Amino acid sequence: MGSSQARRMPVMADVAREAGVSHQTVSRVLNEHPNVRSETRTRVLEAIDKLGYRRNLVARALVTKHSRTLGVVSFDTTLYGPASTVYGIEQAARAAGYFVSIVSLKSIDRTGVRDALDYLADQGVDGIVVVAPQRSAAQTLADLAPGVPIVAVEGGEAGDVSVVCVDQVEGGRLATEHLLSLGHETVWHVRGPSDWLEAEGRVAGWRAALAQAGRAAPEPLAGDWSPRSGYEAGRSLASMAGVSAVFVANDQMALGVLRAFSEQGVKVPDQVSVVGFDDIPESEFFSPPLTTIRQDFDAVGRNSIEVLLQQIEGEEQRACERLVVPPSFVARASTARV
Amino acid sequence: MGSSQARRMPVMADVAREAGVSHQTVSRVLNEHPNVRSETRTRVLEAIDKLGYRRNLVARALVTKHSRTLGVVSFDTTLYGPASTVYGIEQAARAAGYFVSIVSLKSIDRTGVRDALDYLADQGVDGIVVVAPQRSAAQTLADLAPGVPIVAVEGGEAGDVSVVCVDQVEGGRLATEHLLSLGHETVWHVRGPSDWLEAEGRVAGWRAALAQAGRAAPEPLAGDWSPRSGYEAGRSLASMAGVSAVFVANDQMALGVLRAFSEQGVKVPDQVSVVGFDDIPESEFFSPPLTTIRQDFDAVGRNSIEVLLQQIEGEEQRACERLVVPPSFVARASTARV
DNA sequence: GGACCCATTGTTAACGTTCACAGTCTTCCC
DNA sequence: GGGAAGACTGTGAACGTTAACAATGGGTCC
Repeated sequence: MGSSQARRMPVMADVAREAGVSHQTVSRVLNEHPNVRSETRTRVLEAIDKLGYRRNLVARALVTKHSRTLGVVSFDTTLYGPASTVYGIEQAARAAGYFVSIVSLKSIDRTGVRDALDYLADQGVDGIVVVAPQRSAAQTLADLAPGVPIVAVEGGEAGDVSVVCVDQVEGGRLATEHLLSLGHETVWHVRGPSDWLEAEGRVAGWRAALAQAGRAAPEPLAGDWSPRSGYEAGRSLASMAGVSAVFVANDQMALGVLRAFSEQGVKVPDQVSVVGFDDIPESEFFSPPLTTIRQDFDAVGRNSIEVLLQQIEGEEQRACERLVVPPSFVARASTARV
Repeated sequence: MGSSQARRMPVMADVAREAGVSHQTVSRVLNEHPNVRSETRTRVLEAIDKLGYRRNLVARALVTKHSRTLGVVSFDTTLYGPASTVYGIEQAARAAGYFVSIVSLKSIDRTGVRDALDYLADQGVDGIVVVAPQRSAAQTLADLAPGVPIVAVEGGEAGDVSVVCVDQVEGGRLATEHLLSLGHETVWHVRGPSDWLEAEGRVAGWRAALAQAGRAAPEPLAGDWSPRSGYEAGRSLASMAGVSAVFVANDQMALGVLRAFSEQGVKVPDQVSVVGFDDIPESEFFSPPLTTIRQDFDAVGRNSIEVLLQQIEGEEQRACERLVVPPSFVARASTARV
């Protein structure tokens, strides 16, 4: 009778009975406790195998207070940058034996970040990575010390939380110096949205490089990372006199700029040189292939997990690290000597 | 003394004591049980507020057997398609009050998918969405009925699992018919990797449209979704005589094709018309702007969650649905009358 | 040969919630 | 006024694991 009924999942006690030991011994085998006779161990292992037992991680989390789950809060994971970073985070976390729970925000405002953090904290995550490159998000984070360890990616000034980021200033500098070294009088800039720290950093690097070379910095054109905004900036630039070099704050906008120039009959790189930022997979096949600054998103992801795990598993109180990943210059065909 | 010690998180019993009720009453308030006197309810709510109590979801999951967490298995979330789908899934899941745990596979092989599924099942997810457009993954899924409800996205033939997908065949047909309607004698095709069901579907649609028009189908060129592979296919096509229309299986490869044509002096759309697939945000700003087939990834994500939740929460045994999202044609400037 | 240590195992009690059931106190009806 | 049907609340036992401690047995050391 009742054989048709789905047999319920075996629990530790079932394994114990099958192997003729106590449930605690089963637990010890599972947790690789040293003091278990090897013969006992194999007997337990066989019982586990026979019954198809799988340990209930929820029950385990209840008593250990560790869920082995990490939370990730990110902004629009459709964009290449965030997507790649989250991907790197996920890979690194899984390699370390952690699950990853994701909250992807449509827009980043104070309450949005706060809710996401609460939401994840409720779930009992052991730590949180916040991929929140906007100033508002970064500030929220500073106030908001939840019970769990936090690492910010691109999170601005290291306040109360550890930060892992790419050196945006250096990237902006690299791009600008490259253009200056080709003999351009000055370099125009299509910047990202003012709320974004990354945008700020690139502007700062651009300004610094110009200042160092004793050149005046033209007014930067505002964009929002989208190809369309780049396109519009490109139309403006095409209509202006004396523009021979442009540093665009990301590759997508650079694509828009290239498109606008092409429409207006402005030849790249013959008349104007263009440098992008990110090195998305498409950049190499733009017309012309885009010279750009590469961000190692994978390294960012890996490092953020490393810092976070150190905070979670390490015993000593951490010193709120700030880990900076260097960008690199990628030469292609969109820039030329003046 | 001991005030410096971090006060431990309050639990239900603490709230109960504070409010002068039993822990069960607190539980009832939290779970919105109807039979609680409203005065009692406010007293409990005040106690919760005062103590800053937050319900322990792990303990709750242990007894209810529901974690309110959904698992997502995906292949390379760096690609636009998977990234957008996962984004849609995450949004829909959160709206429904579920957490999302992600496993992003580097490569999809049988063991990879199996491990991911086990991994998620161990964690106690209530259901799993598998974004696995490869044939091998889809087949693995069929064998592998774990204890939890599963929905496959782009999962091929609806076998034992429900499937949500975009009508790839229809997409291929739309692209091809558009080109034929412009007066092109035949349409060449740069296809995706043969292991991918999406690639197969697009090939099938392309073939069907050609057959219906009574045209011979040239041998398709093989690509791997990357711009580079499109570039190589483009070089081949540029060197061939009689190529006037090309349907490329995704926008990234189409970019490579456009690049190759541009290098070889082949004018698009004057000499050759090109149609892509996906409608990534960049496509509108390619040179020339790319005519393409749009996939509504957001709808796919939403639908997959809907189907999954129906399986989880609905009482009646589901009939292994197959939900097809139609693609749409987006006209731009990369195609022209012959 | 007795004390003691260590390896191995078992027993009992948490962890913080919900479920099942048993109360108590109204209210309402005949 | 007796009873029954609700509304509301409390008590005890799960859920499946790990932690703490106790117990057993064999060996070693002097």
